[in-house]
Amino acid sequence: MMLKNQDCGTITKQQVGETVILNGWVQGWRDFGGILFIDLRDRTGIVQIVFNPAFSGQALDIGNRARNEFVLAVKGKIVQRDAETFNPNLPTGELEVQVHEVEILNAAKTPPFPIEDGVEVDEALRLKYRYLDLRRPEMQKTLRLRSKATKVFRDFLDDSGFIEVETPILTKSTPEGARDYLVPSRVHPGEFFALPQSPQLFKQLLMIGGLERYFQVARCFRDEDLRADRQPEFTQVDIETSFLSRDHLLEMMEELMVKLLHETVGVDIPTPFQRLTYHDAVHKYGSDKPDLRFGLEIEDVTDIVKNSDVKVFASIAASGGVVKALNAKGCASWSRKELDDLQPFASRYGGKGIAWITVKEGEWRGPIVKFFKPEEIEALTAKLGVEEGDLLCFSADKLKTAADVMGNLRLKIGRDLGLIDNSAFKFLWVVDFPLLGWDEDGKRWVAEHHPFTRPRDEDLPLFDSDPGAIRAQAYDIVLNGYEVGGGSMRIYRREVQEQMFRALGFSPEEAKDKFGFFLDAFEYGTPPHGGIAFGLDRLVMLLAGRTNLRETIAFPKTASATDLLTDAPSPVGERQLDELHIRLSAKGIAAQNIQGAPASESAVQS
RNA sequence: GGAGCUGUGGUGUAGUGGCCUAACAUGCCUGCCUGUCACGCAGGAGAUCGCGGGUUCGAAUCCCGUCAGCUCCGCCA
Repeated sequence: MMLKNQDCGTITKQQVGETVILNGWVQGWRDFGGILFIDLRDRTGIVQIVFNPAFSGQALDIGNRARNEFVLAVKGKIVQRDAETFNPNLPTGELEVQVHEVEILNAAKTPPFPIEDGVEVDEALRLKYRYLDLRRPEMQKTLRLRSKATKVFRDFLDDSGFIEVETPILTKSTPEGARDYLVPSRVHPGEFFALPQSPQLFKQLLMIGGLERYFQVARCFRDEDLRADRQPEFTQVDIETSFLSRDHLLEMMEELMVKLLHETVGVDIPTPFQRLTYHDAVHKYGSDKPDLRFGLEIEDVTDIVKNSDVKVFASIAASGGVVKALNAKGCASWSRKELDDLQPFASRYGGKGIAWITVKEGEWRGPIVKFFKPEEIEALTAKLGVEEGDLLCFSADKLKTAADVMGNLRLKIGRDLGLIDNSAFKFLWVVDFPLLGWDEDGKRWVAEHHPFTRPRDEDLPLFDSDPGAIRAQAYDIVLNGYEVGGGSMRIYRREVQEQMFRALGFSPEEAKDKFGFFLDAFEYGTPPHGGIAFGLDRLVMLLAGRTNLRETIAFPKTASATDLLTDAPSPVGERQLDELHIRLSAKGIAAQNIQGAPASESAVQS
């Protein structure tokens, strides 16, 4: 077997005359009945190899049997092509390899889709044959970028004195937060491990354990529904430090991001990153992860319209809601249909509608215009900077809903008007998140971040009077409108942690049952500590200029959390279930029969 | 849990009630061709139109259900 001493994509003019051995896949072939060209591809690129009776002898007959995706070994001489036969589309286009010997290392069936960039193939097919999809240069490029990004994290953190530690994958199920993936214990009937949603407790225990600076490239699992930017199994670079102030940590992480962008995409970004409070982010951009690659800020016009004759505005304002406005510059020319589509657009985000006004030929037009008093029009003109050709959009609702509606409208208009510079990388910190949020369904306070987040010291008294007003020492790092990381300073005193659990409605017994080991550890000299976790998949997605997480993961899951390549999850046999002390419910059995168990008669026979 | 979009030879598409005995491109197979690189030329094979039911004289096309993929809402401390 001839094994390569040269990569296909890296041959150079300096090597002309050298005899080399190449291994690779057949990208394409052109047979001229006597002379044969094959494009040979490996992970470095493509080079043309030539079979000619003049120098190839019997190799031509073997070469003629090759088809797409056959694996070949060729021994041949690198030669310069005649100038008129250069291929400008190929980096190796001025060279070719004259084949002296060829060996078919393996044949291949005709692939189910073309192995090349830029083809649009059904997503399900790509995922089923992921190993073929991965042969595409674009996929390899993304995985290489991911590898590089991971290395930058490791190098930077290693240089900064961090220690990489692995924490358990089989761990304890905890209440709060996302659904856990559960793993039944064979040895302990009726008991379950959970896969980690994050190494949160372990990284804090490592601080108590005196490591001071820890990190981990950690796989995390959340049994929740997927999105284009959410997979149930994902990787975060998990970081925790002791004895560092928040600002010191954030500065260090900014340096890390600077290095990451420099070394992966060659972009240099300025520091310090912009900081926005949660309050300002929601009010100005309608989101806690605003895309700041463009302006188009949302204005609060509640004060201007609270006494308006527009009844919805007045009544919403009177009941503690807000009226948010967005000036879509130059959108007065929207069609009636586009304006009508604002209604369902608002409904998607829980809004009742979007009131609109167009400014054409100096005149305000729209269903609500007639209710405005002149001084209100004047005030709105000043506040929103209204000019000829503008489209004014209003959402009146609870703050969260109005912010959601306007925030998403801002994004839509930003995209539609081409306001977004797609080559830009715009980071910002969102800080001062509320510690607690009110859960209307459960009628209780829940942690906005997680229950170990440290409140701001000056807000501690509010636990008794106004828990919703407590600000957390938590921060998210946002890139181009995506949350790419988040963290906090942690609670490090037992009494504060217990206060937090009380606020969340845990009885002392519940707290002890779920987090007893953790509370115990608090009593043995816990250092002040805090950290952050970066979503590696999302970062790589943005660095690669992609909009879907699947593109950055070698073997991703579908939107319904299945793996089309391995066909997981799948039913298991009766015996395996017995060992684990598990019996399926009627519903489970019914579903299994529809899906078709692997041990079913039909499967066995085939 | 909910909503929307998509599903037609291997692949990507066209076809939106009879003109469909389903079209086009590409891929695949055979033959010809000694400088192509989106090779060319000639010929050929290949589709019960995701699946099930219904409406109709007649369904790829309309209706209902279902499955799969994608996107979004809920959910994701």
